[in-house]
Amino acid sequence: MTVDIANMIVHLARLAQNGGNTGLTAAQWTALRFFARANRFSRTPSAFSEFHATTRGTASQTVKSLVAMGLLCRQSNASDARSTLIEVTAAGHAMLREDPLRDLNTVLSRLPPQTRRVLEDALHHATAELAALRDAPTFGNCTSCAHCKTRSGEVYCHCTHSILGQDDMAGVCIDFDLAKQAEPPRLNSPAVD
Amino acid sequence: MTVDIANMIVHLARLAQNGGNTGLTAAQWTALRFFARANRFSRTPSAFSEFHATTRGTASQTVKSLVAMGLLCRQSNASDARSTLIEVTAAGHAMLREDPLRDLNTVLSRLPPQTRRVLEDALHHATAELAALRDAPTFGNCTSCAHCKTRSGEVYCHCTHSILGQDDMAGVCIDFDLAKQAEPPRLNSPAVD
DNA sequence: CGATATAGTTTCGACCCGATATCATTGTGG
DNA sequence: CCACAATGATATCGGGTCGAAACTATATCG
Repeated sequence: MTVDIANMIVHLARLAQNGGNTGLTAAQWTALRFFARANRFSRTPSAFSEFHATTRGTASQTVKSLVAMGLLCRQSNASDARSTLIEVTAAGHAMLREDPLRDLNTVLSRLPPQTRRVLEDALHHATAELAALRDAPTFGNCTSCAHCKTRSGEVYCHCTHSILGQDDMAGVCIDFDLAKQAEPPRLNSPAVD
Repeated sequence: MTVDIANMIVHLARLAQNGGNTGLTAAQWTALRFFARANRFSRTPSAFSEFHATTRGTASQTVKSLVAMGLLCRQSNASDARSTLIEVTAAGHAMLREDPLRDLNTVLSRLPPQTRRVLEDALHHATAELAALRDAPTFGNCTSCAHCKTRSGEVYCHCTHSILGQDDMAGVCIDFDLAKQAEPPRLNSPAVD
């Protein structure tokens, strides 16, 4: 083997995360990014803990610190009193504009489009395979999810038993499943608009 | 922008590091890997701190813990009493065979060779550019380093003022410089074989 | 209704991390 | 040759991460 690509990925990720150092830790940045990208079914501490490959306890602490800083806020879920909906505040969105990952994206954006496409596909493929090995969810978009079917002009999700709006489709979902329908349906999802 | 590639890289790195969980932390694994790959000029706590984009104090602690576990050992540098040479012990090499990053490399090894080559080049390019932005060293191989010149059958390094053996050339060097000769020469390098 | 599962929090101990201080050794300039 | 700066390394402190375990409240299933 000439070069250890896994090593390069880990090193690059570390360099990218420890950038401008705008006051947040790597875990806090990851949480802030996650809640800004996740759809309404996935904006919970539990979903973040799965995404971050950590425990609910650790995720709870990270969320707590961001709420204390005013970058996130908690909302109660009307249909399930156990669950907590997390939202990114205006201050949180402002903070995201100084994300240290911006530098890496800038560098990557200068690559040829064809190279970037190969890179994206390879990373996506590796992430999916590794997530399967680690028993971690894949996190994809509802538009390509096996749970979601378009019927009579509306998109219906068989997993959360709800009609998806534009916002739901745009965000990343924890219940994403590409092809198979193995996952059991979830009950008590947040109310449909 | 369709997908945030930087996000994918950070996520993939996190998944890869938190794998088998063979008892070491992410920082400890990174240190162990580094000292196994670095050449004799770079097997020091300071070099690792630069590689890991952290402080010497933090790096010192990580090294200390690995020495306490018997995975690393300290050797004094004959030509500079301030410096400490770090070596990976037999137990350390045995531990490396259970590196959680192995899973990611296995997954990546199943990609088509052409894809893997594009991936490697793109990552290498991005790492170099980002390292420049972050004022971090690049860490490359002596065979492609601007400091090293072959003359009369021997490879001489103008940075460390020493003749390089096979082992030195094989390892990764902190003083790596691809094209320009901006770096000042280092004195008091470990004695030549 | 009772047993079990799920969402979330808290606490604990170990480690990471940056900042700072300290110490010994080495290099430099006068 | 000697003060002074630079370098390599370690130690300490406070805040954060992390996994494990215990715990509360709610939801689901039989």
